[in-house]
Amino acid sequence: MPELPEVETVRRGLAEHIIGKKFKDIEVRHHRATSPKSIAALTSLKGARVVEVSRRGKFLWLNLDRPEVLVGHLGMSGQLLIQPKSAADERHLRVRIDLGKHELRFIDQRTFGWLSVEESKGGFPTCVQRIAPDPFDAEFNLAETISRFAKKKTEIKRALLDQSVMSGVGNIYADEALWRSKIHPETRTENMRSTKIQNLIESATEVMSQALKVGGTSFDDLYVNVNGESGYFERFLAVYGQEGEGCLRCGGQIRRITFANRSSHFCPKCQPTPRAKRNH
DNA sequence: ACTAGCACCTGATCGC
DNA sequence: TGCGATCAGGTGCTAG
Repeated sequence: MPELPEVETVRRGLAEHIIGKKFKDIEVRHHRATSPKSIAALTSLKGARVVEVSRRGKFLWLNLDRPEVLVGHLGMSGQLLIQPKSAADERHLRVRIDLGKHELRFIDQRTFGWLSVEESKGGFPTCVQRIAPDPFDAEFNLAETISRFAKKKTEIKRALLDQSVMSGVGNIYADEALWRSKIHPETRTENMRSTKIQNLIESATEVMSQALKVGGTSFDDLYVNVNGESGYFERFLAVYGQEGEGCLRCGGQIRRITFANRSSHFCPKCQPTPRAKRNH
């Protein structure tokens, strides 16, 4: 559920609250919250101190005063909350880390999220090595990113969701970026000029940047920042979840289609169905 | 090497 | 009221 703006909102909140704090105790309350192997690895971080909170795409990690890093992914429904010790346990509380006066809690209804302990090479944890830079990354290179999109042989929406091409974009911001660039989600990447790909990358960057300014998108309390507060970007969504509504640009009726096992929302009038590629 | 499809979960909502 | 189908912000494995 959380995409780059939501994960970055969480990262900033964590950085504010836990840098310099020590893990006094670690309790794993659900077997799926870590891989079976890393339950022991996770509890072995007792005594570690947090040095820095980092992110690439939707992956978050805590650098510690030891070589290993604590990596986290929120999946579809994960939350990381800073709570007073006295706060009642949340229904889907999966991991509790005692920081002294407060606790860092990992809460996750659908259990697609996880925490794990990993080695770090070149500044990135093992599982993040295959994740491409996101548009806000110091290592982000526009030309290389365009080139990776151009090499794909698939629909553009699938490529936008492929975290090894460019990271950070999920289903909401993919639909919003495609709408802003007037591109139909099923357009074949083979049929897109690099200027159009660049335009799409810029739209994705712009929409995620605007969402970040208001703390991300929350439809319900399944996504909140570390203080439990919701983001406000839902008010600004042009197509996501707007099936049947009028397009803000042309008044056309927003449609929802299903492909790649997910919903795609778009305006059929300003994002027309792509013409099949001609064979000569 | 690459892509498509589905599995992994819990819970809310909608139509019958 | 109940029950099945469908939907939900993501990733990872595997068959082809």
